Amino acid sequence: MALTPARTMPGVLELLPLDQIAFQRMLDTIRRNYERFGFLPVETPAIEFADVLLTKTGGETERQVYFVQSTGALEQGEKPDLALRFDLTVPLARYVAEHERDLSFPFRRYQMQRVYRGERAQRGRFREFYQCDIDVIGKDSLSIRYDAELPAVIYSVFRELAIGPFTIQLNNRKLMRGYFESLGVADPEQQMLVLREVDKLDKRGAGHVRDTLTGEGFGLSPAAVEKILAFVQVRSSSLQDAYDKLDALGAGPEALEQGRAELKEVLGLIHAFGVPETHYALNLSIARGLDYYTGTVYETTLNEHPQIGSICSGGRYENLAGQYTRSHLPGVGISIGLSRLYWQLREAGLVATAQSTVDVLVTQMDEAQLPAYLALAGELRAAGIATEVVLEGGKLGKQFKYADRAGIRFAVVLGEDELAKGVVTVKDLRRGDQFEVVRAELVKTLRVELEQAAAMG
RNA sequence: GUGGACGUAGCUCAGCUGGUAGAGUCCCGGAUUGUGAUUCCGGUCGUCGUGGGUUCGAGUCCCAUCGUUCACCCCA
Repeated sequence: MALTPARTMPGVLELLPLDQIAFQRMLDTIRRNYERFGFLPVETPAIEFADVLLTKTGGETERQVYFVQSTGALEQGEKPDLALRFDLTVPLARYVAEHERDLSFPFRRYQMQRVYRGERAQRGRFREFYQCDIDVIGKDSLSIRYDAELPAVIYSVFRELAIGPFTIQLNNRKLMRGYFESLGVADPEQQMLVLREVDKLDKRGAGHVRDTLTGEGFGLSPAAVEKILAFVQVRSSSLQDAYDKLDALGAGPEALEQGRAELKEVLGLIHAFGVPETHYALNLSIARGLDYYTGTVYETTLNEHPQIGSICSGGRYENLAGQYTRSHLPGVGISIGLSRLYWQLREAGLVATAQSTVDVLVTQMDEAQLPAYLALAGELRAAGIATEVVLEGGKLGKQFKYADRAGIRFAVVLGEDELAKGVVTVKDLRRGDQFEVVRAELVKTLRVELEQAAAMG
Protein backbone atom coordinates (compact mmCIF):
# COMPACT_ATOMS: atom_id res chain seq x y z
CA MET A 1 0.00 0.00 0.00
CA ALA A 2 1.37 3.36 -0.97
CA LEU A 3 1.84 5.69 1.98
CA THR A 4 0.55 9.21 1.96
CA PRO A 5 3.41 11.62 2.48
CA ALA A 6 3.09 13.16 5.93
CA ARG A 7 3.55 16.80 5.12
CA THR A 8 2.06 20.25 5.57
CA MET A 9 1.49 22.88 2.96
CA PRO A 10 4.27 25.43 2.71
CA GLY A 11 3.94 28.62 4.68
CA VAL A 12 2.69 27.18 7.96
CA LEU A 13 4.53 27.25 11.25
CA GLU A 14 4.35 23.88 12.93
CA LEU A 15 6.58 23.41 15.95
CA LEU A 16 7.94 20.64 18.11
CA PRO A 17 6.68 20.72 21.71
CA LEU A 18 9.64 22.53 23.26
CA ASP A 19 9.51 25.23 20.57
CA GLN A 20 5.75 25.42 20.93
CA ILE A 21 6.27 26.12 24.62
CA ALA A 22 8.66 28.97 23.76
CA PHE A 23 6.08 30.31 21.31
CA GLN A 24 3.28 30.12 23.82
CA ARG A 25 5.36 31.88 26.43
CA MET A 26 5.52 34.79 24.03
CA LEU A 27 1.78 34.65 23.47
CA ASP A 28 1.27 34.63 27.23
CA THR A 29 3.50 37.65 27.70
CA ILE A 30 1.68 39.60 25.02
CA ARG A 31 -1.71 38.70 26.42
CA ARG A 32 -0.67 39.60 29.96
CA ASN A 33 0.46 43.04 28.85
CA TYR A 34 -2.60 43.68 26.73
CA GLU A 35 -4.81 42.85 29.68
CA ARG A 36 -2.66 44.91 32.01
CA PHE A 37 -3.50 47.95 29.90
CA GLY A 38 -7.19 47.26 30.10
CA PHE A 39 -7.94 45.65 26.76
CA LEU A 40 -10.76 43.15 26.49
CA PRO A 41 -10.51 39.79 24.74
CA VAL A 42 -12.37 39.06 21.54
CA GLU A 43 -12.27 36.08 19.23
CA THR A 44 -13.93 35.99 15.86
CA PRO A 45 -14.47 33.00 13.55
CA ALA A 46 -11.74 32.06 11.10
CA ILE A 47 -14.38 31.82 8.41
CA GLU A 48 -16.44 34.87 7.48
CA PHE A 49 -18.89 35.61 4.71
CA ALA A 50 -16.82 36.49 1.67
CA ASP A 51 -18.72 39.69 0.99
CA VAL A 52 -18.00 40.88 4.53
CA LEU A 53 -14.27 40.41 4.08
CA LEU A 54 -14.04 41.74 0.58
CA THR A 55 -16.26 44.84 0.59
CA LYS A 56 -13.71 47.51 1.12
CA THR A 57 -10.53 46.05 -0.19
CA GLY A 58 -10.43 44.13 -3.41
CA GLY A 59 -7.55 44.03 -5.84
CA GLU A 60 -4.38 43.00 -4.09
CA THR A 61 -6.04 41.60 -1.00
CA GLU A 62 -8.66 39.61 -2.83
CA ARG A 63 -5.95 37.80 -4.69
CA GLN A 64 -4.63 36.52 -1.37
CA VAL A 65 -7.90 35.43 0.16
CA TYR A 66 -8.67 31.76 0.65
CA PHE A 67 -12.23 31.02 -0.30
CA VAL A 68 -14.06 28.30 1.58
CA GLN A 69 -16.82 26.08 0.33
CA SER A 70 -18.62 23.03 1.57
CA THR A 71 -18.22 19.85 -0.43
CA GLY A 72 -21.91 19.87 -1.27
CA ALA A 73 -21.81 23.38 -2.66
CA LEU A 74 -18.61 22.56 -4.51
CA GLU A 75 -20.25 19.61 -6.24
CA GLN A 76 -23.05 21.86 -7.41
CA GLY A 77 -20.52 24.25 -8.87
CA GLU A 78 -21.53 27.14 -6.66
CA LYS A 79 -19.24 30.06 -6.12
CA PRO A 80 -17.87 30.11 -2.57
CA ASP A 81 -19.61 32.61 -0.34
CA LEU A 82 -17.26 32.04 2.58
CA ALA A 83 -13.63 32.98 3.06
CA LEU A 84 -10.85 32.79 5.65
CA ARG A 85 -9.99 36.05 7.39
CA PHE A 86 -6.73 37.58 6.18
CA ASP A 87 -6.31 39.97 9.11
CA LEU A 88 -8.05 40.83 12.38
CA THR A 89 -8.90 44.41 11.57
CA VAL A 90 -11.62 43.76 9.02
CA PRO A 91 -13.34 41.20 11.28
CA LEU A 92 -13.07 43.75 14.09
CA ALA A 93 -14.87 46.29 11.94
CA ARG A 94 -17.63 43.80 11.28
CA TYR A 95 -17.72 42.84 14.97
CA VAL A 96 -18.06 46.41 16.15
CA ALA A 97 -20.71 47.22 13.58
CA GLU A 98 -22.66 44.08 14.44
CA HIS A 99 -22.51 44.53 18.21
CA GLU A 100 -22.44 48.30 18.32
CA ARG A 101 -25.40 48.59 20.67
CA ASP A 102 -23.95 46.11 23.16
CA LEU A 103 -20.45 47.51 23.38
CA SER A 104 -19.21 50.37 25.48
CA PHE A 105 -17.08 52.97 23.78
CA PRO A 106 -14.26 53.64 23.55
CA PHE A 107 -14.09 49.94 22.86
CA ARG A 108 -10.71 48.49 23.71
CA ARG A 109 -10.17 44.99 22.47
CA TYR A 110 -7.29 42.61 22.04
CA GLN A 111 -7.34 39.62 19.76
CA MET A 112 -4.71 36.96 19.19
CA GLN A 113 -5.66 34.53 16.47
CA ARG A 114 -4.46 33.01 13.25
CA VAL A 115 -5.10 34.65 9.90
CA TYR A 116 -4.71 33.28 6.38
CA ARG A 117 -3.16 34.63 3.22
CA GLY A 118 -2.60 32.93 -0.09
CA GLU A 119 0.98 34.09 -0.44
CA ARG A 120 3.64 32.55 -2.59
CA ALA A 121 5.99 30.78 -0.22
CA GLN A 122 8.96 32.82 0.87
CA ARG A 123 11.33 33.02 3.80
CA GLY A 124 9.56 34.24 6.90
CA ARG A 125 6.25 34.68 5.11
CA PHE A 126 3.40 32.54 6.14
CA ARG A 127 0.06 31.51 4.76
CA GLU A 128 -1.25 30.88 8.24
CA PHE A 129 0.10 33.05 11.03
CA TYR A 130 -0.72 34.62 14.35
CA GLN A 131 -1.59 38.24 14.71
CA CYS A 132 -1.80 39.81 18.14
CA ASP A 133 -3.80 42.98 17.79
CA ILE A 134 -5.05 45.73 20.04
CA ASP A 135 -7.37 48.46 18.87
CA VAL A 136 -9.33 51.24 20.47
CA ILE A 137 -12.51 52.15 18.66
CA GLY A 138 -14.39 55.35 19.42
CA LYS A 139 -17.95 56.28 18.66
CA ASP A 140 -18.17 59.46 16.57
CA SER A 141 -14.75 60.55 17.75
CA LEU A 142 -11.63 59.22 19.43
CA SER A 143 -9.05 61.34 21.21
CA ILE A 144 -5.57 61.53 19.73
CA ARG A 145 -4.37 60.55 23.20
CA TYR A 146 -5.12 56.95 22.39
CA ASP A 147 -2.52 57.20 19.63
CA ALA A 148 0.00 57.72 22.42
CA GLU A 149 -1.29 54.92 24.60
CA LEU A 150 -0.56 52.18 22.09
CA PRO A 151 3.20 52.81 22.01
CA ALA A 152 3.13 52.52 25.79
CA VAL A 153 1.62 49.06 25.42
CA ILE A 154 4.15 48.11 22.75
CA TYR A 155 6.95 49.28 25.01
CA SER A 156 5.63 47.19 27.86
CA VAL A 157 5.26 44.08 25.68
CA PHE A 158 8.68 44.14 24.06
CA ARG A 159 10.45 45.05 27.22
CA GLU A 160 9.02 41.98 28.88
CA LEU A 161 9.69 39.78 25.86
CA ALA A 162 13.35 40.68 26.41
CA ILE A 163 14.45 40.43 22.81
CA GLY A 164 16.89 43.33 22.95
CA PRO A 165 16.69 47.10 22.49
CA PHE A 166 13.96 48.34 20.16
CA THR A 167 12.59 51.58 18.82
CA ILE A 168 8.98 52.50 18.18
CA GLN A 169 9.05 54.72 15.12
CA LEU A 170 6.29 57.18 14.42
CA ASN A 171 5.05 59.21 11.54
CA ASN A 172 1.79 60.84 10.52
CA ARG A 173 0.10 60.42 7.20
CA LYS A 174 -1.43 63.89 7.27
CA LEU A 175 2.04 65.32 7.67
CA MET A 176 3.32 63.33 4.71
CA ARG A 177 0.42 64.15 2.45
CA GLY A 178 0.60 67.79 3.40
CA TYR A 179 4.28 67.91 2.64
CA PHE A 180 3.87 66.23 -0.72
CA GLU A 181 1.00 68.55 -1.51
CA SER A 182 3.29 71.51 -0.90
CA LEU A 183 5.60 70.04 -3.53
CA GLY A 184 2.85 69.82 -6.10
CA VAL A 185 1.92 66.18 -5.55
CA ALA A 186 -1.70 66.85 -4.72
CA ASP A 187 -3.48 63.82 -6.10
CA PRO A 188 -4.07 61.32 -3.27
CA GLU A 189 -3.49 58.42 -5.64
CA GLN A 190 -0.12 59.74 -6.65
CA GLN A 191 0.74 60.60 -3.07
CA MET A 192 0.15 57.00 -2.27
CA LEU A 193 2.38 55.80 -5.09
CA VAL A 194 5.13 58.15 -3.99
CA LEU A 195 4.84 56.90 -0.43
CA ARG A 196 4.99 53.32 -1.53
CA GLU A 197 8.15 54.09 -3.46
CA VAL A 198 9.65 55.99 -0.57
CA ASP A 199 8.92 53.05 1.68
CA LYS A 200 11.55 51.11 -0.26
CA LEU A 201 14.25 53.56 0.68
CA ASP A 202 15.96 51.30 3.19
CA LYS A 203 15.73 48.30 0.93
CA ARG A 204 16.70 49.78 -2.41
CA GLY A 205 18.69 52.85 -1.48
CA ALA A 206 18.22 56.53 -2.19
CA GLY A 207 19.63 56.27 -5.70
CA HIS A 208 17.03 53.83 -6.85
CA VAL A 209 14.17 55.81 -5.36
CA ARG A 210 15.49 59.02 -6.88
CA ASP A 211 15.67 57.44 -10.33
CA THR A 212 12.16 56.04 -10.06
CA LEU A 213 10.57 59.28 -8.90
CA THR A 214 12.24 61.45 -11.52
CA GLY A 215 11.68 58.86 -14.24
CA GLU A 216 8.55 58.45 -16.32
CA GLY A 217 5.50 57.31 -14.45
CA PHE A 218 6.20 59.88 -11.76
CA GLY A 219 7.97 62.64 -13.63
CA LEU A 220 8.73 64.69 -10.54
CA SER A 221 11.23 67.48 -10.78
CA PRO A 222 14.70 66.69 -9.39
CA ALA A 223 14.28 69.52 -6.90
CA ALA A 224 11.02 68.07 -5.57
CA VAL A 225 12.50 64.60 -5.34
CA GLU A 226 15.46 65.91 -3.35
CA LYS A 227 13.04 67.53 -0.94
CA ILE A 228 11.06 64.32 -0.60
CA LEU A 229 14.22 62.34 0.03
CA ALA A 230 15.37 64.83 2.63
CA PHE A 231 11.94 64.67 4.26
CA VAL A 232 11.80 60.90 4.55
CA GLN A 233 15.31 60.74 5.93
CA VAL A 234 14.31 62.67 9.02
CA ARG A 235 14.90 60.71 12.25
CA SER A 236 14.86 62.07 15.76
CA SER A 237 17.31 61.25 18.52
CA SER A 238 15.28 62.61 21.42
CA LEU A 239 11.94 64.18 22.17
CA GLN A 240 13.29 67.72 21.87
CA ASP A 241 15.06 66.77 18.67
CA ALA A 242 11.76 65.47 17.29
CA TYR A 243 10.03 68.76 18.09
CA ASP A 244 12.88 70.70 16.48
CA LYS A 245 12.87 68.62 13.32
CA LEU A 246 9.12 68.95 12.96
CA ASP A 247 9.39 72.71 13.31
CA ALA A 248 12.24 72.79 10.81
CA LEU A 249 9.89 71.52 8.10
CA GLY A 250 8.50 75.04 7.83
CA ALA A 251 4.98 76.17 7.24
CA GLY A 252 2.77 74.23 4.87
CA PRO A 253 -0.77 73.37 3.85
CA GLU A 254 -3.55 72.57 6.31
CA ALA A 255 -2.84 68.84 6.28
CA LEU A 256 0.81 69.34 7.14
CA GLU A 257 0.00 71.64 10.04
CA GLN A 258 -2.56 69.22 11.37
CA GLY A 259 -0.19 66.29 11.09
CA ARG A 260 2.56 68.21 12.80
CA ALA A 261 0.30 69.20 15.69
CA GLU A 262 -0.89 65.61 16.09
CA LEU A 263 2.61 64.19 16.04
CA LYS A 264 3.83 66.68 18.59
CA GLU A 265 1.02 65.89 20.95
CA VAL A 266 1.45 62.16 20.54
CA LEU A 267 5.23 62.29 20.99
CA GLY A 268 4.87 64.32 24.15
CA LEU A 269 2.21 62.05 25.60
CA ILE A 270 4.16 58.92 24.92
CA HIS A 271 6.80 60.30 27.20
CA ALA A 272 4.16 61.04 29.82
CA PHE A 273 3.04 57.42 29.51
CA GLY A 274 6.47 56.50 30.78
CA VAL A 275 8.17 55.33 27.61
CA PRO A 276 11.86 56.29 27.69
CA GLU A 277 13.02 58.61 24.92
CA THR A 278 15.48 55.95 23.83
CA HIS A 279 12.63 53.69 22.80
CA TYR A 280 10.66 55.86 20.41
CA ALA A 281 11.49 58.25 17.64
CA LEU A 282 10.23 60.23 14.73
CA ASN A 283 10.85 58.51 11.41
CA LEU A 284 9.32 60.28 8.45
CA SER A 285 9.87 57.34 6.10
CA ILE A 286 7.31 55.16 7.85
CA ALA A 287 4.38 54.87 5.47
CA ARG A 288 2.54 51.59 6.18
CA GLY A 289 -0.52 50.28 4.43
CA LEU A 290 -2.02 53.43 3.14
CA ASP A 291 -5.42 52.10 2.27
CA TYR A 292 -7.00 52.80 5.63
CA TYR A 293 -4.49 54.59 7.80
CA THR A 294 -5.25 58.29 8.03
CA GLY A 295 -3.08 59.76 10.79
CA THR A 296 -0.48 58.37 13.15
CA VAL A 297 1.42 55.33 11.87
CA TYR A 298 3.81 53.11 13.81
CA GLU A 299 6.54 50.63 13.15
CA THR A 300 8.75 48.98 15.73
CA THR A 301 12.20 47.64 14.94
CA LEU A 302 14.95 45.90 16.87
CA ASN A 303 17.98 48.19 17.08
CA GLU A 304 20.47 45.36 16.81
CA HIS A 305 18.62 43.46 14.10
CA PRO A 306 17.36 45.93 11.53
CA GLN A 307 17.21 43.21 8.88
CA ILE A 308 14.24 41.70 10.69
CA GLY A 309 12.21 44.76 9.77
CA SER A 310 9.08 45.84 11.54
CA ILE A 311 8.01 43.56 14.37
CA CYS A 312 4.88 45.49 15.21
CA SER A 313 2.99 48.03 13.19
CA GLY A 314 -0.25 49.90 13.02
CA GLY A 315 -1.85 53.28 13.00
CA ARG A 316 -4.86 55.50 13.08
CA TYR A 317 -7.86 55.04 10.82
CA GLU A 318 -10.68 57.53 10.67
CA ASN A 319 -13.50 55.33 9.54
CA LEU A 320 -13.14 51.69 10.40
CA ALA A 321 -16.55 50.23 9.76
CA GLY A 322 -17.88 52.48 7.04
CA GLN A 323 -18.77 49.47 4.93
CA TYR A 324 -21.02 48.00 7.59
CA THR A 325 -22.62 50.87 9.45
CA ARG A 326 -23.52 54.52 9.07
CA SER A 327 -22.01 55.21 12.47
CA HIS A 328 -18.71 56.98 12.45
CA LEU A 329 -16.20 54.72 14.21
CA PRO A 330 -12.64 56.00 14.23
CA GLY A 331 -9.92 53.85 15.75
CA VAL A 332 -6.29 53.25 16.33
CA GLY A 333 -4.58 49.90 16.52
CA ILE A 334 -1.41 47.90 16.30
CA SER A 335 -0.59 44.36 15.34
CA ILE A 336 2.23 42.00 16.22
CA GLY A 337 2.77 39.31 13.59
CA LEU A 338 3.89 36.74 16.08
CA SER A 339 4.54 33.80 13.75
CA ARG A 340 6.95 35.82 11.69
CA LEU A 341 8.47 37.50 14.74
CA TYR A 342 9.07 34.19 16.46
CA TRP A 343 10.46 32.62 13.31
CA GLN A 344 12.85 35.49 12.71
CA LEU A 345 13.97 35.64 16.31
CA ARG A 346 14.76 31.97 16.11
CA GLU A 347 16.68 32.44 12.84
CA ALA A 348 18.67 35.20 14.51
CA GLY A 349 19.32 32.98 17.53
CA LEU A 350 17.41 35.27 19.87
CA VAL A 351 14.97 32.72 21.21
CA ALA A 352 16.03 29.31 22.39
CA THR A 353 14.10 26.11 22.64
CA ALA A 354 12.28 26.20 25.93
CA GLN A 355 12.38 23.79 28.80
CA SER A 356 9.45 21.46 29.14
CA THR A 357 6.32 22.55 30.91
CA VAL A 358 6.89 19.38 32.91
CA ASP A 359 8.96 20.25 35.97
CA VAL A 360 9.69 16.82 37.37
CA LEU A 361 9.80 13.24 36.17
CA VAL A 362 9.22 10.61 38.84
CA THR A 363 11.20 7.58 37.72
CA GLN A 364 10.18 4.02 38.24
CA MET A 365 12.76 1.88 39.99
CA ASP A 366 10.55 -0.90 41.17
CA GLU A 367 7.19 -1.71 39.72
CA ALA A 368 5.91 -2.84 43.11
CA GLN A 369 6.46 0.68 44.43
CA LEU A 370 4.19 2.25 41.82
CA PRO A 371 1.63 3.36 44.46
CA ALA A 372 4.43 5.17 46.26
CA TYR A 373 5.43 6.93 43.04
CA LEU A 374 1.86 7.96 42.33
CA ALA A 375 1.46 9.26 45.88
CA LEU A 376 4.69 11.22 45.52
CA ALA A 377 3.53 12.70 42.22
CA GLY A 378 0.20 13.63 43.75
CA GLU A 379 2.00 15.48 46.50
CA LEU A 380 4.11 17.42 44.01
CA ARG A 381 1.10 18.29 41.86
CA ALA A 382 -0.82 19.50 44.88
CA ALA A 383 2.12 21.83 45.49
CA GLY A 384 1.77 23.18 41.96
CA ILE A 385 4.71 21.29 40.50
CA ALA A 386 4.00 19.83 37.06
CA THR A 387 4.87 16.17 37.42
CA GLU A 388 4.99 13.17 35.15
CA VAL A 389 5.34 9.61 36.41
CA VAL A 390 7.06 6.89 34.42
CA LEU A 391 4.40 4.21 34.11
CA GLU A 392 6.14 1.78 31.79
CA GLY A 393 9.33 1.19 33.69
CA GLY A 394 12.47 0.15 31.86
CA LYS A 395 16.10 0.87 32.52
CA LEU A 396 16.85 3.89 34.62
CA GLY A 397 19.23 5.14 31.96
CA LYS A 398 16.40 5.11 29.47
CA GLN A 399 14.20 7.03 31.83
CA PHE A 400 16.83 9.74 32.23
CA LYS A 401 17.31 9.86 28.52
CA TYR A 402 13.60 10.29 28.07
CA ALA A 403 13.53 13.15 30.57
CA ASP A 404 16.50 14.82 28.94
CA ARG A 405 15.09 14.65 25.44
CA ALA A 406 11.69 15.79 26.61
CA GLY A 407 13.29 18.83 28.23
CA ILE A 408 12.35 17.84 31.75
CA ARG A 409 15.02 19.20 34.01
CA PHE A 410 14.53 17.28 37.24
CA ALA A 411 14.22 13.54 37.76
CA VAL A 412 13.25 12.06 41.08
CA VAL A 413 14.50 8.61 42.04
CA LEU A 414 12.88 6.57 44.76
CA GLY A 415 14.41 3.10 44.91
CA GLU A 416 15.39 0.55 47.48
CA ASP A 417 18.27 2.60 48.82
CA GLU A 418 16.22 5.75 49.20
CA LEU A 419 13.29 3.94 50.78
CA ALA A 420 15.58 2.40 53.35
CA LYS A 421 17.03 5.79 54.23
CA GLY A 422 13.75 7.68 54.03
CA VAL A 423 15.10 10.00 51.36
CA VAL A 424 14.56 10.81 47.69
CA THR A 425 17.26 11.38 45.09
CA VAL A 426 16.80 14.47 42.91
CA LYS A 427 18.82 14.60 39.71
CA ASP A 428 19.29 17.82 37.79
CA LEU A 429 19.61 16.67 34.19
CA ARG A 430 20.81 20.02 33.01
CA ARG A 431 23.60 20.54 35.50
CA GLY A 432 24.33 16.84 35.62
CA ASP A 433 24.48 16.50 39.37
CA GLN A 434 22.23 14.93 41.97
CA PHE A 435 21.56 15.02 45.67
CA GLU A 436 19.48 13.31 48.32
CA VAL A 437 16.80 15.04 50.32
CA VAL A 438 14.64 13.70 53.12
CA ARG A 439 11.24 12.69 51.86
CA ALA A 440 9.36 15.36 53.82
CA GLU A 441 11.56 18.14 52.46
CA LEU A 442 11.12 17.20 48.81
CA VAL A 443 8.41 19.71 47.87
CA LYS A 444 10.17 22.56 49.59
CA THR A 445 13.50 21.68 48.00
CA LEU A 446 12.07 21.30 44.50
CA ARG A 447 10.31 24.62 44.81
CA VAL A 448 13.60 26.32 45.55
CA GLU A 449 15.33 24.49 42.71
CA LEU A 450 12.60 25.37 40.22
CA GLU A 451 12.62 28.99 41.31
CA GLN A 452 16.35 29.15 40.80
CA ALA A 453 16.08 27.42 37.44
CA ALA A 454 13.45 29.91 36.34
CA ALA A 455 15.51 32.84 37.50
CA MET A 456 18.62 31.60 35.72
CA GLY A 457 16.66 31.02 32.52
C1' G B 1 0.13 37.21 -10.83
C1' U B 2 5.70 37.99 -13.20
C1' G B 3 10.82 36.21 -13.50
C1' G B 4 15.18 32.99 -11.89
C1' A B 5 17.32 28.56 -9.25
C1' C B 6 16.99 23.71 -7.56
C1' G B 7 14.82 18.55 -6.88
C1' U B 8 19.67 11.69 -4.42
C1' A B 9 17.95 8.07 2.74
C1' G B 10 13.70 11.70 8.23
C1' C B 11 17.76 15.92 7.94
C1' U B 12 22.60 18.02 5.52
C1' C B 13 24.88 16.50 1.30
C1' A B 14 28.77 13.37 -2.07
C1' G B 15 28.31 10.71 -6.63
C1' C B 16 34.51 13.08 -11.73
C1' U B 17 34.08 13.07 -18.95
C1' G B 18 26.76 8.14 -18.72
C1' G B 19 28.09 1.51 -16.42
C1' U B 20 22.17 -0.63 -12.20
C1' A B 21 23.93 4.23 -5.05
C1' G B 22 27.46 6.42 -0.58
C1' A B 23 28.97 9.65 3.94
C1' G B 24 27.66 12.36 8.17
C1' U B 25 23.57 13.11 11.25
C1' C B 26 19.09 11.32 13.30
C1' C B 27 16.49 7.09 15.14
C1' C B 28 16.71 1.90 17.35
C1' G B 29 19.72 -1.85 20.02
C1' G B 30 24.23 -3.22 22.80
C1' A B 31 29.02 -2.09 25.90
C1' U B 32 27.65 -7.38 33.52
C1' U B 33 22.00 -6.45 36.34
C1' G B 34 20.17 1.92 39.82
C1' U B 35 22.14 7.06 35.98
C1' G B 36 20.92 10.67 30.31
C1' A B 37 23.42 14.40 26.92
C1' U B 38 30.22 12.67 25.46
C1' U B 39 32.86 7.68 23.52
C1' C B 40 32.89 2.60 21.13
C1' C B 41 30.17 -1.42 18.35
C1' G B 42 25.95 -2.99 15.51
C1' G B 43 21.24 -2.12 12.89
C1' U B 44 16.69 0.11 10.15
C1' C B 45 15.82 3.66 6.22
C1' G B 46 16.09 5.14 -0.77
C1' U B 47 11.49 2.18 -7.36
C1' C B 48 18.03 8.85 -7.12
C1' G B 49 10.39 14.03 -7.53
C1' U B 50 7.19 11.89 -11.76
C1' G B 51 6.44 10.55 -17.03
C1' G B 52 8.67 10.06 -21.68
C1' G B 53 13.09 10.16 -25.03
C1' U B 54 18.49 9.21 -26.60
C1' U B 55 21.72 4.82 -25.50
C1' C B 56 23.85 -1.95 -25.15
C1' G B 57 23.31 0.78 -20.46
C1' A B 58 21.11 7.17 -17.16
C1' G B 59 21.11 9.56 -10.53
C1' U B 60 24.46 11.39 -14.42
C1' C B 61 22.31 13.82 -21.39
C1' C B 62 17.32 15.87 -23.75
C1' C B 63 11.92 17.15 -23.27
C1' A B 64 7.66 17.57 -20.40
C1' U B 65 5.28 17.70 -15.80
C1' C B 66 4.84 18.27 -10.65
C1' G B 67 7.13 20.06 -6.33
C1' U B 68 10.34 23.22 -3.53
C1' U B 69 12.79 27.77 -3.14
C1' C B 70 14.55 32.99 -4.15
C1' A B 71 13.37 37.88 -6.11
C1' C B 72 9.33 41.22 -7.67
C1' C B 73 4.25 42.62 -6.23
C1' C B 74 2.15 43.07 -1.42
C1' C B 75 2.55 42.57 3.46
C1' A B 76 2.88 40.53 9.70
